[in-house]
Amino acid sequence: MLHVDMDQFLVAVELLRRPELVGLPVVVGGRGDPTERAVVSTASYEARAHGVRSGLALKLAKRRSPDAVFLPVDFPVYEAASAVVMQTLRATPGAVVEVLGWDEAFVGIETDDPLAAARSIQAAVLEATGLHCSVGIGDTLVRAKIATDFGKPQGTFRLTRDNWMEVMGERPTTALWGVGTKIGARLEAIGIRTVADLAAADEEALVAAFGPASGSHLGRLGRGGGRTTPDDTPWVARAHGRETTYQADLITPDEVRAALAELAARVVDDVRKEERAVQRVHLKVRFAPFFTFTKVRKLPEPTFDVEVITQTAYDLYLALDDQRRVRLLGVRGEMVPPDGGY
DNA sequence: TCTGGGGTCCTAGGACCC
DNA sequence: TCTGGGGTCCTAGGACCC
Repeated sequence: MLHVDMDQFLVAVELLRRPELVGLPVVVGGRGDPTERAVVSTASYEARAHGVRSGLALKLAKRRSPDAVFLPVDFPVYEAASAVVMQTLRATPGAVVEVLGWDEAFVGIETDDPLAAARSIQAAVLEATGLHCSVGIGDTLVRAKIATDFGKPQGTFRLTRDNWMEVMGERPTTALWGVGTKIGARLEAIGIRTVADLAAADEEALVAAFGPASGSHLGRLGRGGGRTTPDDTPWVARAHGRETTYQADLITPDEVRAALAELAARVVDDVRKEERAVQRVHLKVRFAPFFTFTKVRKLPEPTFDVEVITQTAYDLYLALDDQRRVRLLGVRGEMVPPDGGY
């Protein structure tokens, strides 16, 4: 099992057409203007040395790396590069490819020499795209995925049952794929701090704390277990959403209603392209200062009328406005197909 | 200190049914 | 008036990932 992950993907693609920027701190994010409200999508290794990371506000990135070159996000170009990468992976004889995102995929392959297979894939991707990648080798998807980070950049690393505990045992649980700060804190509250702690944790205690699916998943994760083969079933979206970050907070009811109508129109437009019948729309409305999607509403079905969606979301906004100090930052409409999720 | 835009999957609790 | 056990489905919300 291999996990292939492109190195500083968005930046690397930009450097192909702007070779004069190689070696400089480069930040890709938003419209490329660090005075605007937007975040870093990808930072070059030189910018990362200044503490610039994905998700950091562009304003703060500028402060940390004043000399960095800021570039706008150019989706079509990255999509095209991604397609060539995935095509190259699929062209590997005997490979089963499970795409995880623009810039990464699992590659299942039968071989006695996984390291050679990894090197061969790196060479093929470089040849086809001019881009470098790192490859994790593992006996499970989770181990391969986590191994990749130790191989960056342009390298390989292998994590198996034999060295998992040695490499991961003393690390915090948040080093695991799928454990973020919230779950990490809840684990710590029940005395589980490290990966080794989690691996040794009582299954029943985990299930009691996190529920049947998550509880047993967490225990397995601590041991590096789980699936051992990728699934190349073509991906079918289960939801669609549209979200926008406004450069200034929307305060007045008129501003909010207009923004909601615009987003609703975009979601409806997207849903109409679905071949499957769609019967539910969830609305999530994001507010500051909570910075979270705070409400979900199921619409009367099957309703894909812009005005109905807009009015429902607007009612939501008015209800939350009662709490005072609510600033609208973004709105997201979500559609869920009848057979999807939950 | 400020906060993308696209997603996925899971859970608690209540309603309802037999 | 008090109270069963098992199951399914729905709603609202949470967490995480790239």
